[in-house]
Amino acid sequence: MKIEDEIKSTVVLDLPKKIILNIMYTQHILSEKFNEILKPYDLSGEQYNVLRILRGQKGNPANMCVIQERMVAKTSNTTRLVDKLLLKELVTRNVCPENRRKIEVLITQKGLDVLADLDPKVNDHEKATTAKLDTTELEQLNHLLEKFRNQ
Amino acid sequence: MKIEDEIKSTVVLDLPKKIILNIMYTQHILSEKFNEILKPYDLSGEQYNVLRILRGQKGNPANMCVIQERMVAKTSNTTRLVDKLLLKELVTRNVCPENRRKIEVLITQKGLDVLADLDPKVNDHEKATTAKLDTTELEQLNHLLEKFRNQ
DNA sequence: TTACAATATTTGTATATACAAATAAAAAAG
DNA sequence: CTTTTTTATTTGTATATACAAATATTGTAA
Repeated sequence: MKIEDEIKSTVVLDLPKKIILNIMYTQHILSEKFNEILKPYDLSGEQYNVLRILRGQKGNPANMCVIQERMVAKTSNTTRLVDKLLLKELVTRNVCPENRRKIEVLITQKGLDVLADLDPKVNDHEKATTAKLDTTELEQLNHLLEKFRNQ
Repeated sequence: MKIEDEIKSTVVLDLPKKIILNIMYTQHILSEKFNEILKPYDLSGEQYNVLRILRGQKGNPANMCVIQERMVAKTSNTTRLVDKLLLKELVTRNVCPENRRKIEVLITQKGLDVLADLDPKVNDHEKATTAKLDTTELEQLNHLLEKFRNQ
């Protein structure tokens, strides 16, 4: 469906407005679908994002600010996200001995197990979501989004 | 910048993952920029969205459910958004006399004035944001996003 | 070495999001 | 005409987002 129909617009939209609405709307649909996958695991999209970053550290602890700069939504409140993961025992957190301002966050085995369980479901979902476009179109979309952002 | 660099990914991302992250990240950047424009007006993006929908009604009142189905983020809580706009006297709300389950929401002159003041700023921002792409590329991006969504 | 600046994180507050449950009115069914 | 179902909205709760202010530690300069 075209974006004008999705939002039942009563006025004509110019191309810049249409593009922006299209990106906003598509993202919203995407995260809604993704949240459905995460729901049985009692994880929010941002909590999942933190877990993925920690797994990517391959055993090295990550500071709060390292997590923050790697997040998709960089204005998220990392402290409170880590708090929630801590309660579920998916991460550990300790004060860094060399610099007591810093916090070392590590994913636990339980956290790794949850991610391993989610991996095939997430991959299937990502493949299904992008199935309407062929490889050329996906690369084109990727390129256009990056060009769009880079100013 | 490429999406892998924006999120400083330590692992290789396949094309579907990259596209999805790219959309999520681009949307996030977009709404951050847009919120900056709205901030002096003490409006959130969603509150602005509601005002735009009400102006599009051209004098006809809109019910809560009409507003909801026209919003970009359809899971927003329309009641509470309208509450905030009511406090700022940007809208009025009255029970519909024909069907007392329904609420008639109307934009006030003050609300229209705020939008009129914002219009040129929003248009300039939208033009500037999309300036990196020419018309053909914008139409391509639009088409790819709609094809991506339609499954 | 005391004062000041920079860095890393936490806390507070307001708003927004997601979703379930509650409420109320209208429409349909018996 | 009462009961049930549907529709429209509101309220409650938990989490997330945005951003400013507070706190604590480290680094630097007079």
